[in-house]
Amino acid sequence: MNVSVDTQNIEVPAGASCADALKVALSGKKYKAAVACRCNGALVDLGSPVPDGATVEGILVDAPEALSLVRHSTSHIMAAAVKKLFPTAKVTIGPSIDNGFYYDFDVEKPFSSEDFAAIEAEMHAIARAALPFIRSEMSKSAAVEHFTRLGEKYKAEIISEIPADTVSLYQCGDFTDLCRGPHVPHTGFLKAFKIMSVAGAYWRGDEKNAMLSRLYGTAFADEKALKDYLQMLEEAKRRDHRKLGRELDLFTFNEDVAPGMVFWLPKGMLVRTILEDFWRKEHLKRGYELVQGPQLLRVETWQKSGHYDNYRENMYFTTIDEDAYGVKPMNCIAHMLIYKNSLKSYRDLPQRYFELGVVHRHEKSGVLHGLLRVRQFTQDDAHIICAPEQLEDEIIDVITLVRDLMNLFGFEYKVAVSTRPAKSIGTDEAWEVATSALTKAVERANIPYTINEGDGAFYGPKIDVRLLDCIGREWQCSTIQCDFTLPERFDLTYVGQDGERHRPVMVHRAIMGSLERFIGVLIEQFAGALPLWIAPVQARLLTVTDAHTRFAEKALEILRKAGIRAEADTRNEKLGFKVREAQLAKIPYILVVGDKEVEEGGVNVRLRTGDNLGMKSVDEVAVLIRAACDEPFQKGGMRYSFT
RNA sequence: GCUGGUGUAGCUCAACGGUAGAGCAGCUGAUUUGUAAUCAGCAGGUUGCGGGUUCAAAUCCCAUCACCAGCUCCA
Repeated sequence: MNVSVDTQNIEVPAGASCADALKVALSGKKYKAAVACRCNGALVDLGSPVPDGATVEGILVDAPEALSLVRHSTSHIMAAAVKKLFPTAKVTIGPSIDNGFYYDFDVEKPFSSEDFAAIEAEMHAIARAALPFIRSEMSKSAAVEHFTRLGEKYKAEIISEIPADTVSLYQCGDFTDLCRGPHVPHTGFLKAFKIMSVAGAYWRGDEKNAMLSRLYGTAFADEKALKDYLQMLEEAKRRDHRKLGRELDLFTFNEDVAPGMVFWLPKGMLVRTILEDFWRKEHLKRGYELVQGPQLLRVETWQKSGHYDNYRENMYFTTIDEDAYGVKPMNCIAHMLIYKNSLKSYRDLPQRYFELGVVHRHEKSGVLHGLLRVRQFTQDDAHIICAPEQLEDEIIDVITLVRDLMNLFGFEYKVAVSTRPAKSIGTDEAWEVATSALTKAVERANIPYTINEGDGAFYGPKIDVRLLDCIGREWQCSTIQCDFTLPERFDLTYVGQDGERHRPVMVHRAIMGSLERFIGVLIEQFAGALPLWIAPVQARLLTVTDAHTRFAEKALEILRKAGIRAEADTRNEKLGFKVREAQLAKIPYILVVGDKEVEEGGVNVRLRTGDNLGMKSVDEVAVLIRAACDEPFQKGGMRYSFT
């Protein structure tokens, strides 16, 4: 929570600071919790003078915008600590970033993780001393001279390139750094921080420049928030889909044979197949048609579409009978050619073509990441070719489908509309029509959204959906893009009511995005305990001794006949061992068969949560599992159903 | 692609110039077992690939491929 003061309403002595204004207006306790303030909207130090009649908003230490200030100030004390321990280190820059901060140093020997403890200890000493951050100003030339004299050539270089006449400096103990500020009032506010990692970085990101050593750290308002964050990182490691994919026998990679491409193991392929089946049927129920285009298209086609010019480095090429072919990096060209296969009337629109399209993109070596970033993946891709006046309604349907999918898995999500970028093609009018159709559609669907100025594709505006997993990470999945360029390039037309040829609009859309990535996110979201309806094995029968094998085999047959993916563990092992293995395999229903069960003709039902439902007949269990599969569909808004 | 780190048995890791080793998984046998690990034995390797230094290289150096963390990118 922040507090706001209008200084017109209170007595503030001449030459007072923003802190004074807040002090007058607030109880002392609250005032002490402020780390900085907004004076007439501008973020400044508490110590800065308050102009007459200004509105001052105190930013309290627990406010979200305080976090980047805390981190920025922490990066300063890290620099101070480094200078103390490594006096020859030259300082450069140290901004706050998403999950913390970093600071780049020019040192003879790069830092190693063994240095962290000493640097942190020094930082804690600085924090305990509660040293004030003192702002001062200096003329540009004096500042250049000052830092040059200190041997801080990077600082001098930065300053000499600043357009203003004067620059601001912040002093904290013995350490003075060029900085725009603002900072927290004193280092006592910096209580919870940790150096996370070290990495190399070129000065100004340019490989021709000197190699610097970058220390990454993170900081929070208090110890608890830091601890929560570190715990979240641990949890993320535990849920890593690459680890779980191996442990649960879902998929593998073979780096020697095909880096960045997935080998689906039987269980993983089963999960994929279940998702694909559901998704095709759902699309058919929503008025899409299934199509499929070829994997290779002649290079001339890619030149015509513009992909060859823009994305050649990321495409794969081959030669067949002396003709050059490109492996498809997207599916839209084939879909347009399918549209063009026959003359279309306005009565045929919209055409909605759906394909689980396998595409190849030669992603750079350093960006590959398990299932989340691969070189061959499957898009749940569709192209809607419609009349301009149908655009808004079509987009609403797509957004509804996004919403229903998110609800099905219990994901939260964020929607952003991206507008025209600097490098783009098409008329202003076309951009305006499409952008307004997108924003109107999200508004009509009553979905909150933000605007990403200039972040659209070069051929049209788009809606991006990022889903939030249960530990707060964001994953780009759905994308909805308007395109009026490709219909032009490929001369798509339809005959209107007036008998004239008209130009349709095309919407590219993918809801899961890539099946590979979506499954990767699902694995992490559920920590491997996939929802019952996509779990590769839904139930496993465990026998206590081999006297129960016959009964288990009969029960297995009943379950399989009821459409349940079941298996039986009749190995000569102790029950505890079998239970452990079934638990680790995250099998939803663990069905134990022993003397008592055989006698009464039932199974003992244990869930992967550890709960025990007691004894039930095999038929009862079958009904129970089928109903539980259908449950998310009952409340999720999907049209697909298990019943 | 850039920076840093890492490649040893199917998996997780040890050995860090001097004979490559453990646990789990696998196989064989014993055990007939009641809700998260029964015991014993056996087998498993040109230490990512290619060069070099050395009497001797998993270990040091160079190059290359890949992976991991981050950066940049993601039509």
